[in-house]
Amino acid sequence: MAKPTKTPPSDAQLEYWLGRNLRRATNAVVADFMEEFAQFDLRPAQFTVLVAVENNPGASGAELSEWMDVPRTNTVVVLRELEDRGLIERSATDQRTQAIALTRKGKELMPRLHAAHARHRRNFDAMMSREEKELLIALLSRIWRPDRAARPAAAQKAKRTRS
Amino acid sequence: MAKPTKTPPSDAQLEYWLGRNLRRATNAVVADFMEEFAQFDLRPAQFTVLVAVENNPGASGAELSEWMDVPRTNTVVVLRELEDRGLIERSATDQRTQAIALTRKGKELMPRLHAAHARHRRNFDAMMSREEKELLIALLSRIWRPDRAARPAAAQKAKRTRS
DNA sequence: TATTGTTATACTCTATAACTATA
DNA sequence: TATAGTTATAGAGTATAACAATA
Repeated sequence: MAKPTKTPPSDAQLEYWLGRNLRRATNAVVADFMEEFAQFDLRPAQFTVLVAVENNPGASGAELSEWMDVPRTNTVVVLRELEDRGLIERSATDQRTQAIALTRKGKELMPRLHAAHARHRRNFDAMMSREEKELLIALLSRIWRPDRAARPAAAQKAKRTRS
Repeated sequence: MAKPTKTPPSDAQLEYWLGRNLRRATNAVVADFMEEFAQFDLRPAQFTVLVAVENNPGASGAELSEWMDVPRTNTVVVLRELEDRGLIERSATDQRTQAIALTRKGKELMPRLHAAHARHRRNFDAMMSREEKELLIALLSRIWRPDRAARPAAAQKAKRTRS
């Protein structure tokens, strides 16, 4: 059983820590997003909500939250920000539920946002092939959504319920 | 040039957003770390500093920060936390530089921490093969350290200087 | 002049408890 | 009773400016 000669990664080699690489890659992607969206002064979370509203016009805040798979409580803040900026509007469905939709201003802005998002994506296309990027996302999915794991994941604990 | 029939991912499909997958995978890994290290009441950043001190006994705060590739200012806080808990100690090199080392208590704790870290790592071994994990980390490296990109990265902007 | 250590501040996202009002 | 919306708070890391003291 001749082991490969290269030494296995040890705890002393931070460059092989999964969490560290994930954190830094996340920050790099967020930073790039910020650059591309600087002219619009939009954070990733805000853009996500705009896309959710665009794809679910008339939906309630709770429905949007479910669509994004995000706690309601965090959606509230972003919705108010976007409403204050005149990008979305809420109309009463009944006395407690709101129907949320893009305003005219919001609708007019979306194409430019999608273009910025496309640029943002392209900035990472140069770093890896399309196949590599697909595999990357598939592997990331396995991590945070263990149902996606290829093998039976022993690590699947009782934390699958998010609602 | 017959294109593949599957439709390309659109902005409306959040599950293909790189940043979103990165963020969620990061949080999943951090959550798992927290579980394994709950008995020690240690955050990832604290464990990282302990490993840095273990591998650079007598180093200064600035040297540790450079070794970890982290701003000095964030190291300060963690160092004080670890010192308050009696895991590290500082002795004066000169009137402004400190020599940092593990205390006896810290040294005795490290094996248990490495064991917890090993368990933490193993929790993700079940989700992907060793080769897949190596590729994952390689791809993540390309993202946050564009020097690592396989192709000439047009996205390499002037943000490589961290110090 | 440059470096060490420090404080304070601000920023990203995520998550939970607790509350009001309404279906 | 369950749901919609809300507020407040806490937590993970990252990053910058500004300052005092010292090499």
